[in-house]
Amino acid sequence: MTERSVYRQADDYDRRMSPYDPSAFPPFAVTVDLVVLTVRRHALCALVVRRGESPFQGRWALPGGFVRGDEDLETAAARELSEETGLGAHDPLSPMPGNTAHLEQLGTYGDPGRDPRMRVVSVAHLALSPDLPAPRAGGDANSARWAPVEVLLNKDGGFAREEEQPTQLAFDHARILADGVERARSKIEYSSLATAFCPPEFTVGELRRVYEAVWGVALDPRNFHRKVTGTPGFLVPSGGTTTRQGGRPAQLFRAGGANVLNPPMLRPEV
Amino acid sequence: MTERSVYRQADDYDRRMSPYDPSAFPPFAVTVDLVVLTVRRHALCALVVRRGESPFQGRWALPGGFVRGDEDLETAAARELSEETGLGAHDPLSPMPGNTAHLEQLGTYGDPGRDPRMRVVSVAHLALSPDLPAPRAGGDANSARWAPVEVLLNKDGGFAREEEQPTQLAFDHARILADGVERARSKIEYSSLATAFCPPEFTVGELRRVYEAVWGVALDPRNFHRKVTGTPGFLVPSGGTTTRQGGRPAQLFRAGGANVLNPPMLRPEV
DNA sequence: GCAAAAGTGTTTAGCTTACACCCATGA
DNA sequence: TCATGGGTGTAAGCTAAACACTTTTGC
Repeated sequence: MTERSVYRQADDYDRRMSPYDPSAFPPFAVTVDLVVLTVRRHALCALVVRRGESPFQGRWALPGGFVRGDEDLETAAARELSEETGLGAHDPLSPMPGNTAHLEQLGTYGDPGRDPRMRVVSVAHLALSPDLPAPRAGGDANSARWAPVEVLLNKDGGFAREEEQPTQLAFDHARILADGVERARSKIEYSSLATAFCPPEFTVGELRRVYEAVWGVALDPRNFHRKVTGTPGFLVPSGGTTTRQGGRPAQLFRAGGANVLNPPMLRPEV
Repeated sequence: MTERSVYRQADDYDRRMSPYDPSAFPPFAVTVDLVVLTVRRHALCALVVRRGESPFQGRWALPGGFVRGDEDLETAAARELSEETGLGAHDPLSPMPGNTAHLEQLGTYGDPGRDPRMRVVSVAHLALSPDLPAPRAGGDANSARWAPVEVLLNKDGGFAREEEQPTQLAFDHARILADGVERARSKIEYSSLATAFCPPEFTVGELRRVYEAVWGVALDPRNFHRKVTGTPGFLVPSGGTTTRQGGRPAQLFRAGGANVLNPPMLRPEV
């Protein structure tokens, strides 16, 4: 049987009519890729790892890996996230403090030829995490880092300032990253997801700087304060206050239970 | 080499460090499943096909099929849509009249065991179409039909009125359908997607009945009219009017170029 | 004329914005 | 006392909800 004939069977396969035949479909490799976003020094940053092998050797890429034969997609994504960052995936039904992150499916990328070695379908996931001290990646500290998305998405594939490393991402990861950033930008409008970028306790000012970094705009601190504290379920005061260097101490808050914001936060016009 | 050892290799595979080894990943079948929605007789309906084979023999299922070895995911979805309905996928960059539909990726479902025969990852797509005369499915007119989503999503798996057919969907298709319906419900709030349910020329009243059917609410016709005609880019008058049986003739409109509505349509509180 | 659906005008309430102003702390 | 960021008050302008009212057709 030629390879072509195998594929013909797959083409004509109809799951309503045909019995199961393991040779009747083309095999795919399935991976999960992660868009892990955080806010560092007032900039939206993504986790990238350096590729040590061809193709795209030396380029930055999104972290990811193969889905195991017996695990579901979200488990695979949570496992990769944990392996790359030490973060545990956050269960939205039981909000818990600690080293957790928001994790959701982003989209699936399966163009033939997106990986020159074989047919790979990648189920991309989006993870949002508070600022972490430093990424760890299998002991090789230099092979993983946070990079501002603005740099990574520079379409001309420019070089980072100090280093001579091209920032153009491997495979179709620039498109995946762009989709993830757009998802995050729109989703913090109508959901409480922005709190996933904050530590368990945070101030209104810290939350505002998250919005400003993700949207790339400046927001009026007075109106922002009134808005977020007035949106039911968004924030609950934790009782404490911060000590600051210059400036009145700020109230500390935790994320309220609400997942959807009503009314939504309004992103200023561009 | 045992199967277990093959899977261990996949577990430990790291795309940054390892060369390509075709035996180093578990093979998956990849399919596309379609949530095709339309509005018929004031109800939101989905296209379902009858399964002729085990598992879930006799049950309704979403249309779908295997992705070919050389086609990308969206092409596979458009091909399945065309095969099941005769609809061509609508290219959002070149809005054209005719027998087209909106098509977008919905999400990917890959739990082990979702198909008892093998490991299948399904990339679900959402299609929105105007009301069609009747579904066609490979000549067997009885094997495909429109069914109200309200009936299909009845969790207790009730029976349709006239027939003795259980309406509980096969596989995890109830969850996929529910996700597709929720996507459609939320997306017509802030995009012009509701026009995808309408023929090329339509009245404000027809568009309002789309919103009412998808959301399952009653809307004030006067405020709705002012709102949609006042939203820039949503509708453009085509010049004609309708003849009605009782009632003032209505202006005809086409979909304007805008994809995102500003201000958005507001879904009434539940 | 009457029913029915299309469209317009008007009022009221709520929300956003812009910005004046006050508060609490460290230096 | 001053700089700095936190937080409140308030008036103008916009939007949406409710609903009275007019328009245009078929019967």
